[in-house]
Amino acid sequence: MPNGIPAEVKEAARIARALSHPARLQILNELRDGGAYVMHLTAVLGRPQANISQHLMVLREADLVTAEREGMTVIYHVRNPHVLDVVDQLLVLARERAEAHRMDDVMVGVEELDGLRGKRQRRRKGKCRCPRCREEG
Amino acid sequence: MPNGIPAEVKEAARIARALSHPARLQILNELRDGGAYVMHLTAVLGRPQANISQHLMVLREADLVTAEREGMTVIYHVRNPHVLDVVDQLLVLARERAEAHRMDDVMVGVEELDGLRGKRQRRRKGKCRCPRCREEG
DNA sequence: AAACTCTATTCGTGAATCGGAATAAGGTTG
DNA sequence: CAACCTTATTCCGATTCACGAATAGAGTTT
Repeated sequence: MPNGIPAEVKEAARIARALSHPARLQILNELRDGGAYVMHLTAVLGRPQANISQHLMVLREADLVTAEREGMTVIYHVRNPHVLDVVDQLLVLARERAEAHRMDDVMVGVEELDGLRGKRQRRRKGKCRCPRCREEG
Repeated sequence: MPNGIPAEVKEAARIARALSHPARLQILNELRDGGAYVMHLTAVLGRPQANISQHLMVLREADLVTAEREGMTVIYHVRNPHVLDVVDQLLVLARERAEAHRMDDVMVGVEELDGLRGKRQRRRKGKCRCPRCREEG
């Protein structure tokens, strides 16, 4: 092997790669307390189910999350809670950069597009029927 | 542009993306006390100068580092020291995963890893003639 | 069994990334 | 000026990524 890159550094880079998409950061955020069901993630993130599943696959292959079946549904957990520390640190960094640059640009107003895109598997935010959200109702 | 993703999450993902390459993690590691000259990075990482410069451009565009000319040379610094905390956390995670999977790969211990920050290790690979290494000769 | 629900995977395409080679650009020295 | 040193950029091919669409499992209900 030509490259003298320590295995740890390679692995750290792979982890960072798995964290390098907003949807995956949001997913990990949702897994904080007690994990989350896939249907919950699709409801909260407002993305198509297939897309959520694809991002979950990335997180699985990076060994950042675990998946267990519970009958018809699947619940995901973070494998090592330390990954949430990294997520937090990234968010801290992001906020500090925003403050430093006084960037008040926003990407809002996209919620309206939810109504326009009546696509197939897309679900609306806030209407989750996953076991956990159900028992809280 | 996807859904109503908070700006800070998008930014956090961009930062993670910038960290998602071993060379860039190594570069940031080398920038720990007092920054580093480009020629030093090329000597330590053992990569072509153009490649180092490309990775530095990625780090610059992510606002993670700053570059100042000093005559003929350029010295880079981390813009916000907190990014080094993220790097450390990523390395911790990587090591914990390695232990969990009982990799028989030869991995450096934490102690040695901390040693990467020392000046003594700077001359491990190739000879560097950057101003700092010169005055320490 | 069929029908249904929830999740995972495959496929195709456009975009982004990586790295080497070559070259350009900024700065110094003779 | 020319020659040189250090760093940045461009071009290009190969690889990987992201997403929608469609389809394929896995499990339940009727």
